[in-house]
Amino acid sequence: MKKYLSILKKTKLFSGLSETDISSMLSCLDAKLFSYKNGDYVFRQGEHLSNICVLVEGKLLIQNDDYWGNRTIINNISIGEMFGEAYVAPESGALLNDVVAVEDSVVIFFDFKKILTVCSSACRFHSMVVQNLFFAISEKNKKLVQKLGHISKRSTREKLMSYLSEESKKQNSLSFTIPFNRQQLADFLSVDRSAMSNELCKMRDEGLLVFEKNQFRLL
Amino acid sequence: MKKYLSILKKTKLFSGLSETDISSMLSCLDAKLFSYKNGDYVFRQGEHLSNICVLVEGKLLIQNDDYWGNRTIINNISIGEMFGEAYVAPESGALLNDVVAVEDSVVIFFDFKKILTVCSSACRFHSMVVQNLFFAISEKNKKLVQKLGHISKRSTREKLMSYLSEESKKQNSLSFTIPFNRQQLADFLSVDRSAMSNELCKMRDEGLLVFEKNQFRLL
DNA sequence: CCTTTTTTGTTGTAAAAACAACAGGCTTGT
DNA sequence: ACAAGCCTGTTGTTTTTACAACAAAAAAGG
Repeated sequence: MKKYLSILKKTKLFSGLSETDISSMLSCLDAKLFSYKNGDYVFRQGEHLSNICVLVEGKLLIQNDDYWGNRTIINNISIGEMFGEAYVAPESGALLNDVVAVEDSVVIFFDFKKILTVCSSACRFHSMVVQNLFFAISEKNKKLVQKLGHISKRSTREKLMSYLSEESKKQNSLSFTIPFNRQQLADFLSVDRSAMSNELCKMRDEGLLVFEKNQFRLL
Repeated sequence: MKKYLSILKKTKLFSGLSETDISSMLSCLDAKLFSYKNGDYVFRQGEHLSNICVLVEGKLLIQNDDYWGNRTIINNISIGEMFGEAYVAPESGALLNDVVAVEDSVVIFFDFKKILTVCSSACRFHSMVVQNLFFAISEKNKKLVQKLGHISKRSTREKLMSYLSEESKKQNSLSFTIPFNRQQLADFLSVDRSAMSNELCKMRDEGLLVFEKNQFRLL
C-alpha cells in the first residue's frame, strides 16, 4: 500500500493531505488493495457495492451491455481516479455496468461507512477526507448536469450555443478557449464531427461568433 | 422554522430522523429561513453558493439563459427537494443558472461546512445527516449518468433500447413497467413524441419487444 | 351514460443530421 | 526540407428526425 501513497496524495479524495497523513488514515478507513489482470472484471453488472474505489495502477473501462448485446463504453478510469461512489447508497440497487481492467491494474477499496463516520480516535484529517469526497462528487454532479443541459438540446446548433455560452460564462469573457479539438467536442456533444464543423462555420458566416482552432469569441 | 419540521422530516437530507431530532439540530447546522415572492430570484447566475438549500414552501425553477437569449428550464424544484449542493465546492465556481420562485416560496439554508464538520458537541444525529446528504447526492449522480447514457445515443431507437434495457435490468425482469407515459418518456429521452411512438411501433413490428401502455416486455 | 379531455398511434412532408469521401493546412518527427 | 499523420473544413447523398395534423382509443368527469 505504501507504494501507492504518492498516487493517493494526488487524488481528489486525499487532496490537501500529506503522505504521512494518508498513511496514518489507511487503517482507519479500512483500505484494501486488489490486483487485476488485463481483462479481469473488477465489478460485474448486478453486484452491490459498499466501497469507494481508487485506481492506483493500470486502466479500467466502465462498460454497459444492453439486452440486445450492444456494448457501450461509459467511461474510462485512469490512475488516480475514483469510482463506485455513486453506488454505495443502500437504495441505489445493483450495479448496472461492468468494470473491466484493460491493463494489469491495482485498485484500493475504502469502506464508505468508515469514511463517513468519523472515527472515535478522531484522526485529525478524517473530516478533510469527508469534505474532499463531498466536493468531488458534487463537482462531478455539476459537470453531469451541465453536459446533460447541452446534450438534451435537439439540434447541433442548439447544442453548440448551449455549450459555448456556458464556456463563456465560466471563463467570464466573450473570448475563451475550449479544452477540446473538434472531434472531442463532437464526442462530448454527442454529434457527428463533420456535421458539427459544418454548423459551426454556418454560425460564423451568420455572424454569431468567430473562432480559430479552439479559441472562440461570441458576437 | 418549527412550522416546517414535518416537511424537513420527509426530505432525503433528514430521512430517518424524528422531528425532535431535527429540531435539536437546526441551530447546530446553522439553518436560516428565507422567503421569496412569486417572481423573486433565489439565486442569480454568477453568485457563489456556500449553502445547501431545501424548499419547504412554494415552487422554484432552475433556468438558464444563454448568450443569445434562449431560455431553458433546467429543473423545477418542488417542496421537500434539496438544491444547491452541486455548487458548494470551492473550485466549483459561480452559479451558471438562475433560481427563480414561481410561487411564493420559503427556503431553508444550511451551512454545508457545518453539515460536513461534525460538531464538537457531537449531536447524535449529525453523522446521519452527513450520510443522508452523501446518499442523496450520489443517487442523483447515478441517475444523471444513466440518463446521459441514454440521451447520448445518436438515434431514437438506440435511446429507447438503452433506456428499456436499463429499466429491465433495474427491475430484474424482461417484463417491467416504466414510470412515464409516452410524452414524458420522449421528454426524458429528449426526442419528439410522435417520432418516438413511431419508432417504438416499428420495434414491436420487428419483434424486438411488446408493450401495452407503460408495460413493456423485451423479446 | 355521454361528453370532454388526454393519450397514443399514424401518416406525409420538410428539415436536419449522419455518413462518406476528400482536400488543404498544420504538426511532428526524421 | 520532406514525408507521414492528424486536424479541420467542405460537399453531396442517404437516412433519420422533427413537425404538423389527424384519427382512434382510453380516461376522466359530470
